[in-house]
Amino acid sequence: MIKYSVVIVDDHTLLSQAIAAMVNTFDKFKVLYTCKNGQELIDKFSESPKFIPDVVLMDINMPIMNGIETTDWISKNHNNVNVMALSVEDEDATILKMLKVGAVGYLLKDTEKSVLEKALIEIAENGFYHTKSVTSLLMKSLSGKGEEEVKLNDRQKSFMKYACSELTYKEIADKMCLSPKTIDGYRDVLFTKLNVKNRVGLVMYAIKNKIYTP
Amino acid sequence: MIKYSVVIVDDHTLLSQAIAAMVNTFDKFKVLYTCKNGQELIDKFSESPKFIPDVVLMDINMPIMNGIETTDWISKNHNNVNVMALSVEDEDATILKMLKVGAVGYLLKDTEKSVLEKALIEIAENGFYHTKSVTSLLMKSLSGKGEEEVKLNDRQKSFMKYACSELTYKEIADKMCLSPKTIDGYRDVLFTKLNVKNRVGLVMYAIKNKIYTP
DNA sequence: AATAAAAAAGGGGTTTTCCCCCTATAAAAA
DNA sequence: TTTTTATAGGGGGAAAACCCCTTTTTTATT
Repeated sequence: MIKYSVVIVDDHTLLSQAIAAMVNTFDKFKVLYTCKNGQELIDKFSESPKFIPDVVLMDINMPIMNGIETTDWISKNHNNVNVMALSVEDEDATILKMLKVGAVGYLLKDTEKSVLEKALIEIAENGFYHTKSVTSLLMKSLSGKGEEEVKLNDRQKSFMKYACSELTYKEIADKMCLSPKTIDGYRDVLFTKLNVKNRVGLVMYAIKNKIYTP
Repeated sequence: MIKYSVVIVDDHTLLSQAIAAMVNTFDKFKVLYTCKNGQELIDKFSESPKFIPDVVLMDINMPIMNGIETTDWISKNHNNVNVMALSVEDEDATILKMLKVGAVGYLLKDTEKSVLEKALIEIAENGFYHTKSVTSLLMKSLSGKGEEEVKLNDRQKSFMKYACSELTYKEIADKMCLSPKTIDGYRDVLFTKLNVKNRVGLVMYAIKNKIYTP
């Protein structure tokens, strides 16, 4: 019997190795190799076609190149490879982002071994696997308002990072080589765009959306 | 050959099962069972002596009962059980807290499989395992200033949580049924105690020290 | 080249935040 | 029992933060 090949991408070596050990116990699957981040995976893919698996198990939070960016790359360059997200994050926005760039499944890290196996089989044979909760989330996002995708430019992100420090706006203006009045503008634009009322709101948004990591 | 028994505590089922699969591949070790949180472990320990292992692999971030509290309990009630922390957290303060309550080892989740095996052997046979970095951290904390252990009472913690919201201090006062002036006092005390300059500083402290989770 | 659209900056005012220093009361320690 | 010490509260003021609305400059768009 030919086994489906799997690649695991997770910045925590021990975890990717442990999950690899687990996947290798599944009859129909075999782990090709593991990666510590998205860049490593892309390098492998580009090195040789024999490094291109049937399924990728992808963590989302990674340094250098995260799961969303990496999945996006895979969808665009190796559309026959199925990516399943495997993450601790259960935030709707993150899950949707991942599905939007082409992930064909989303599992939380606190599921059972048997569920992982079932999901892998479904994906290898049918091309997708979605839990009930993910399906209903998809429904909601399709029917309901398309989620006000907020896009921030580099200057705004940079300002957000400073806003997470103890600097005053005047000091932030200095750091960014702008007038304090311009910073006033940045802030007010972001207040309305992100729907927050004050600087603490900015800080929380920045953290929740990984613009700033404490 | 008699194998050492191991118990794994991690709220992410898939990870604890995966690590269990890995530990079971080690010659000298055998996984007794896995737990989803500290409370589950304590229940097991209390149920029967046959559920008490030689080594516990303990995650730190868990709901209900975290790794630090649980390790503390084990040290006080089953001193012959060796606890090794296995976490993604590399903050000095967290590591020291864990060692202080009796952990005999601290591994990051991005170590190699072989290192985990070596650590387990060391702990089972010598009673402890410390990486160079943890050892040097211990040295620093012993020689250097004893770490200004900041203790916050319940009211202060509750105030900190509100400070992480978009409420004004006046609104926080309302919520806590105190005068705005008292809240002023709370804030100023915490500013000096936590060595921060403004509300953003409070927010960052609260998040870093898990008083508030975004 | 003309026009639209961002981005940068200012004027000016209200509210909050921050930071002094001071009082009353209750609980804990001497 | 006096003396700390912790907790709740107050007055007042300077500095930020917040929130309008307007102007200049730069960058795209037609």
